[in-house]
Amino acid sequence: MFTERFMKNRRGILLERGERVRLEAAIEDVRTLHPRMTLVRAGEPLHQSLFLIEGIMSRHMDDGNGRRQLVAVHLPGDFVDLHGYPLKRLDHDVGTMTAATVAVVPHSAFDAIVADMPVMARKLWFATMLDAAMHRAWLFRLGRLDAIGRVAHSLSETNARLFSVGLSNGRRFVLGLTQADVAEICGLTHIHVNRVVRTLREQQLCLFRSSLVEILEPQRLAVRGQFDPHYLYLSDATADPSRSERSS
Amino acid sequence: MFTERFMKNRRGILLERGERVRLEAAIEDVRTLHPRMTLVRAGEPLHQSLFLIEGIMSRHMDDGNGRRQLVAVHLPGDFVDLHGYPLKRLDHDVGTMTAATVAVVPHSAFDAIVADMPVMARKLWFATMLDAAMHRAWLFRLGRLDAIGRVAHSLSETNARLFSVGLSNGRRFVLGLTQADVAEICGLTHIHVNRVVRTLREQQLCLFRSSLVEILEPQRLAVRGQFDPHYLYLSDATADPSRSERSS
DNA sequence: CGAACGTTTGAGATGACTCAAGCGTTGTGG
DNA sequence: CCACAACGCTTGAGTCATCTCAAACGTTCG
Repeated sequence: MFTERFMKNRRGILLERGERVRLEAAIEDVRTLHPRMTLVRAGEPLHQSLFLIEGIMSRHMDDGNGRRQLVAVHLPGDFVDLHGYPLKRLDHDVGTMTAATVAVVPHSAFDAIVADMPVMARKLWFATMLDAAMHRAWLFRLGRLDAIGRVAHSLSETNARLFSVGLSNGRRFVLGLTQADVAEICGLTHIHVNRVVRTLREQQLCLFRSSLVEILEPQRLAVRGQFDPHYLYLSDATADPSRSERSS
Repeated sequence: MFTERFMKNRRGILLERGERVRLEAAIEDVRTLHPRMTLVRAGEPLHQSLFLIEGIMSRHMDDGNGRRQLVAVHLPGDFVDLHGYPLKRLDHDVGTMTAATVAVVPHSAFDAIVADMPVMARKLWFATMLDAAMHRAWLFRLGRLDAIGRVAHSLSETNARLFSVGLSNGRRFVLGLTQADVAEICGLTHIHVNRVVRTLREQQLCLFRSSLVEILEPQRLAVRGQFDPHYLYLSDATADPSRSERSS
């Protein structure tokens, strides 16, 4: 089941059986994608949305000088550009960061769902509002945290999100991102990210080597990044990764 | 008509007559509010949303040390916390910046609308996605612009938004905000905002004195702030304030 | 008149940036 | 199988933007 991870462990918004069947039926195509591809460009009219099954994708905005700011990172179980359904055209680009597998859902399928399943429609709306809540957490991160705090916040968030879909054991996870990617997430240069990563290592907070992230002290890391997972609207069972240790 | 400015001049999303009547009928109460009040705190369960008729409101997040980052500024015609309807509890605070008048709409009214007016439901969804688009523009602003660029971007955005609801003539508008408010919007200190304002004045781009903002060269200011109004999804008539000069 | 608030200025500290270069892996073609 | 290119990571030195702390100024309002 492709959408198994969709809205998994989100507070009170589990999809009903019939809703999930409907969503699966709406999938038009499943595609595998190469890393670092741009899939949708800002301004293009959109007639479908992508559900991320595997891999990491991003939404980002370019400035004129080839520098990018990521506005969202998407992990397995995310509807990457569901907001493109009401919006019809995007204000930013969408692309892969790692290799990825996506399910393609045509907007016409959403038209049908909205028309005859108002409860499910509200759940889809909820899913897009969750993305907006993450945008806000990122605004806080960029506006009020220093470099170490930003990276700490970002890693804490990623850990919590991966934990909720079963891809982190609460302390350790595979993240196929480079330090330059983290720089584009945190509004920093990759050189400075490197120094931050060293500091986090020296302070025994967190290790980040090539693609493995190991959070040594989730609680202290969260405090350093002023990370409070409320905005992820997780179910109680997954709200605090640091308390459990899953065999992942 | 209280909601006259709602979705005004947004590309293709004008409310139908019947939809507007329904929205007006959903208003439970109209309240006037003092400046600088907190109305909703993060985490509180929510049973109503506020539509802003007059004044300026904000959504913001506190760090532990009494510093705030605004995540949104709301102007007349905005549904301030419509996203609270699907979300049920907010991840941030909502408050007034200036004195304000708001219409209170209970969530039960939205339940009814979503159930029997799917087209209108999608327009409300669209309205919340517009807020998310603004979040993204703000992320770009904080992540990739320097202090002058951030203020330039912010003022350009405010001008465009006020223009679309008839509260700016394209170059001049009343903005009851202090430089400290702008600092909380732009992730800067109020002292540095003051220096930025001086620079903008010296470069003949823009004047900001007490509550009057006068943009001398909208085009140059937009370039300085890398402001591209696409994300506001304005109708063509209002997309470029710098071209017209209304008698406001 | 005095208090409160917002604005303005200065001096010094500092966090993050730029530029430049070297290092370590990995993958590939001669 | 080695050489080399490509890529990501690491380090250093110097610069600059923004911050902090401190204080003064102007207006408004009670």
